[in-house]
Amino acid sequence: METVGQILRKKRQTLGLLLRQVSAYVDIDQAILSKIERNERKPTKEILNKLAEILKLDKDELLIQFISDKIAYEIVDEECASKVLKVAEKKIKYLKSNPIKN
Amino acid sequence: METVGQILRKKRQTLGLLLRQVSAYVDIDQAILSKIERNERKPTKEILNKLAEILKLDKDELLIQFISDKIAYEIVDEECASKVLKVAEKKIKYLKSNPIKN
DNA sequence: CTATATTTGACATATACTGTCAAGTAATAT
DNA sequence: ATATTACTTGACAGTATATGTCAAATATAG
Repeated sequence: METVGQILRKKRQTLGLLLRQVSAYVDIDQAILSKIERNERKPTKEILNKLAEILKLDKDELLIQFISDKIAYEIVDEECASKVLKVAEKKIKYLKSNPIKN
Repeated sequence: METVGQILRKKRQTLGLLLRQVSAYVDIDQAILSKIERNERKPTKEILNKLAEILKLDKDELLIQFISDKIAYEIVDEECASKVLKVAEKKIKYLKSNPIKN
């Protein structure tokens, strides 16, 4: 079970790339990339897609990891975390079948 | 399938209470309560607890609805929503069994 | 020690959140 | 029609959080 940051760092090192190189490609400060890899900052979706490109990672899979990280972090401290997910799933199904809001 | 706002409004009306009365009890502007009931604003947890009190709703259940609303709203537009929830669940289990972060 | 890679923190800016208020609408009663 | 009541809306200010830039500090390797 890895975080997005761990996935990114591991793959970057496997490819033998430096923070400097990857951050230049993605067009962000390397300080930010360093923080993203240590889960201190969250990438935007645009940055995430570019990272997937240069690191040859599956974009959809990375996005899933990213969003699930965010959700896990949000509710891990709630006792009711797993019930929350179940209810959220029902709500999403409902919202998708009834696109009209409110 | 109801949103937190719908739950709150419905119960308030069932009890025959006015926005003015409930908002006074909770100590917020009635404009905010109006917006909360229409899901235009999100209550803080403190407000949510006080609302549960005066409206005689189950606090835990209301919290679950609240958090799941937030999550559902966050990811409803993602195609991969249901996979995200599955991954999030695994991550949460992992995090709970391994309290040391990173 | 030197050079290179990474990390850290201060800072500025931008974006989003929160509450206050007054004016607006809608429905009903007089 | 006007007045009253309940609710809604939008502008605003203050605060908090997010985001990017930069330079200095700390590893890590040669």
